[in-house]
Amino acid sequence: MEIVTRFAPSPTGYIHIGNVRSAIYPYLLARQNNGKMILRIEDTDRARYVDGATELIEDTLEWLGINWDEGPIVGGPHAPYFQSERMDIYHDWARKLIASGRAYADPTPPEKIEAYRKECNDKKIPFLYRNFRPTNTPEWEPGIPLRFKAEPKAYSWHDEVMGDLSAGPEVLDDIILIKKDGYPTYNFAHIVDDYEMGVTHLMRGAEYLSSMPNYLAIYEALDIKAPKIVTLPHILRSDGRKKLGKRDGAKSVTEYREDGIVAEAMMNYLACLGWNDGTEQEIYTKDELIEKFSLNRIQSSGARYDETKLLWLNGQWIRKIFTEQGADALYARTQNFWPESAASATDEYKIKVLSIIYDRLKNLSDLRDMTGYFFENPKLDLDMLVNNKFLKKLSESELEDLLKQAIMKLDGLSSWDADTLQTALNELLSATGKKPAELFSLIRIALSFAPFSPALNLTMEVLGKDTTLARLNTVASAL
RNA sequence: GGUCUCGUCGUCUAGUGGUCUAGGACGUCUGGUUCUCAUCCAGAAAAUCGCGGGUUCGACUCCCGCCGAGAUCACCA
Repeated sequence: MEIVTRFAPSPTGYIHIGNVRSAIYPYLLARQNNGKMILRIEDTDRARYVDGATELIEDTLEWLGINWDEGPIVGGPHAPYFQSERMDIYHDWARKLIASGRAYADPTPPEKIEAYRKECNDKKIPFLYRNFRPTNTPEWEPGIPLRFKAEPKAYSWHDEVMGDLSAGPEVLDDIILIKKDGYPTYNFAHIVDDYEMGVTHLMRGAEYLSSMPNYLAIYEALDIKAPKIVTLPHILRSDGRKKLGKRDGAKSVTEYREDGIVAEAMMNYLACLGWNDGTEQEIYTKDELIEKFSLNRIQSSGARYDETKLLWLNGQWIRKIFTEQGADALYARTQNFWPESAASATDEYKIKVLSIIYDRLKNLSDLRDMTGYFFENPKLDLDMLVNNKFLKKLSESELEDLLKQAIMKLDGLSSWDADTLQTALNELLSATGKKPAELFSLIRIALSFAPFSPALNLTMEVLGKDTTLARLNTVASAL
């Protein structure tokens, strides 16, 4: 049987770290089995609808490399894929339930329901609407909410991640199927759609676990088979055991893109938060994830979200992209991350800079702070030079003298490549009798006035002869 | 409060009765690579497997109880 999975977000804003995994896992499962992945937009709550949210969701998925076989943009045999355009379908299914006596129109005003609820809370007994079920119910028509008529009984079911689960009859209740405004609730709509669209694996977050018996009751009343249930454990806040949500400052996935996280690292990190293949592998390409993913190795407990590991993974991926796909490939991803001073620099020059600095990057936006001196003369900071731990033993005149010797040596060079420069630097070392720590620190700081920089010979090669000598001269005369 | 779920190093995890004196990774610390930072390499510290009972020759692994944490109880999804 073909495997069909779906990701069904509601367009109320961006996709955040806490819920993007319910897009990744269905995607991996579908691709692994040559199945189908459906994107369905659950826009039945008109009050929370956010303009542009659908585009944001599509954009996020595309960035991560998650494509869908049916859904917005691409269409498909079960269109439309926006729930707001499927009203007739829900109403048809609702009428079946009315006909079989499993749903009723409920004219009870909200204030009265609230009073029931309060009454129960005061008595400290669980509030179940079925205990207050109205005796005379009108014919259902738009404008009146439609409720499910629950039959209390115990349910047990199998969950691909959590194992065998069960719950008693006390959770079964008359939940709303169709709202007053005619739109279905999630509780009803997702069941109808998953069935109509042939979804075989329903993967969703653990917050739906306690509603399962009610869903099972609806499947039963509708006389349709429930898909396989795959409950994804929560991603937890880094500072506690609570579910990570927008209110806790869960960042949007695209925010990480803007911060310089590469999509491969994001995918890798999220896929491995709560899943592993049992080996000691840490770095996975998307294709490897597709190949190795398995439902029974998804963790049943929640996992803390820890940005440190994401950052490590990102560094690994930046290096992997550079060494496996080349400098151009990595450069293509760095467009928005260069300092302003780099605006007029050529691509060729920036690729050179990237090539000597990429292995220091934890994320792409580090370029902004780490490469300034390649594009403009650094601000003279003699304190930094004089107080350096290797240089403070030397007097200013000694420093000046050393710089002058270096200038003379470098000026006489007929070629300007890394090897030649290293040789010259080594000769300078024996000529002056200084330690590398002293001589190299002096030149490095004089050239960059940065807390760190790539290897000295590489830095000088990229900077070029003129700039190198000019900067050394500036410092020598300032001392 | 009712219902349900979860519980191995700080964090992500391996572990399906003996090979566990509990393995790996991140992070932390130390050392190495002609300066710095990073990479890379080597090494260290770090879990009495939530607690208490049982079953067993033997339990992180099975059973029971407890404790702790979380989720959920909307005309939101």
